[in-house]
Amino acid sequence: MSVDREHVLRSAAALLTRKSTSTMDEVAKAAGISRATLHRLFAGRDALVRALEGLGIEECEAALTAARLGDGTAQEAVRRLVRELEPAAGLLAFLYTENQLFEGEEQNEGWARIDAAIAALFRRGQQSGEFRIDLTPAWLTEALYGLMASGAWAVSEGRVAPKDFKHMIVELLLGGALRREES
Amino acid sequence: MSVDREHVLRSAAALLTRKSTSTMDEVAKAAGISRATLHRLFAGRDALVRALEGLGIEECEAALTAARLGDGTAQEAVRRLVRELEPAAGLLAFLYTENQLFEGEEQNEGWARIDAAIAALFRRGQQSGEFRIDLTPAWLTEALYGLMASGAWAVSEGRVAPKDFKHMIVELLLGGALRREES
DNA sequence: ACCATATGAGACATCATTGTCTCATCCCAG
DNA sequence: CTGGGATGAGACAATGATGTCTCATATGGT
Repeated sequence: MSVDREHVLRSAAALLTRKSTSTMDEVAKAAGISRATLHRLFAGRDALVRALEGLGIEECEAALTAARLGDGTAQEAVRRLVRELEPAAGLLAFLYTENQLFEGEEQNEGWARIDAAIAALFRRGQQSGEFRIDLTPAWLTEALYGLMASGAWAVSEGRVAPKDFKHMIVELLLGGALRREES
Repeated sequence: MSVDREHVLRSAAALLTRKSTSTMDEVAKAAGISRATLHRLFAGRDALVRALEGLGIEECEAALTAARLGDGTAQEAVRRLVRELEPAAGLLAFLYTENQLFEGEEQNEGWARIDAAIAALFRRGQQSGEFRIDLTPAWLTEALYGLMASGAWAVSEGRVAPKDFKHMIVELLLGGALRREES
């Protein structure tokens, strides 16, 4: 009888990824429940967004764990990270832009931890000599988010094939557009 | 006596870049005029956004012209393009996310022209052998927008120094994070 | 079969924003 | 100095979304 809260969260994420201004009514319809039930599950729109933020943080942290950022070369770790992050890309894109709205407000500490872990990975790559040192870890982290969001939108609008998502992001982030010498 | 429409547009762009959900009242205050006058200049919020879109398109096309995309190597052209685009980065970031809201609607043909010109530049770089061919021109174009938006936000939140904006974007887009062999 | 509970449908007040209007005031041109 | 147009301040209704409520219905467990 009880509605699957997880399912509601997932479909809300999917809808809000496509149209970030969807109303509670649209979110409810998309989940196949009534607005009343949606309000019983989440006290309001803010609560829903915060729940989505929690879900996003959970998925990111799961991805960080699964990617074992400390293992192997930093380059390999980045590839694993993007692979693990891919299923959450749409949600991340939504939350990424949503965060731009919070002008001064403190951001969830979960994001700070995630940012720090990813920045640490890039720093490790710099210290090992794999990554260039003229691009700061903070910027590389930001760029990873930005490329994930761009990739998610490009896929959802058919400009990039879903199967190419990971390749496009990882290759651009690591290798850039320039053709490399065959070394 | 007559209010400087251009100035209003600029300050609206600056405000909406930071907080994309600002109300007409906030936009008016930011421009130093009353809401009544703002409504006299722009029939409504839609008209304001469309005017901003027009401004963004103008600035992009001016940047495309100034960057002379056909001259020299494609790499040099990309560098010039980012440099010319930098002053409009905040506005572009706003419009980029704003466009995600228009689900099915036709997008302004101006963007299609701009997209085509940038994609053509990347294609030229591929044909000349400068750029790798496994990243599609459409994706490289999308990634350029995404990195510009990420860069604009990172600067506005103090995570990246304004003077590094161009370098961070161009270097990541062209060269990627990996350290290159000293060739 | 029965009861408890969850759900759906919808009414309702509230709230913020928008768009329109009026009117007083200001400022520049003549 | 004066008249006319532009502006600012604010009132007002309309709109759309939200949050709360009630009640009928459906569903699931006992």
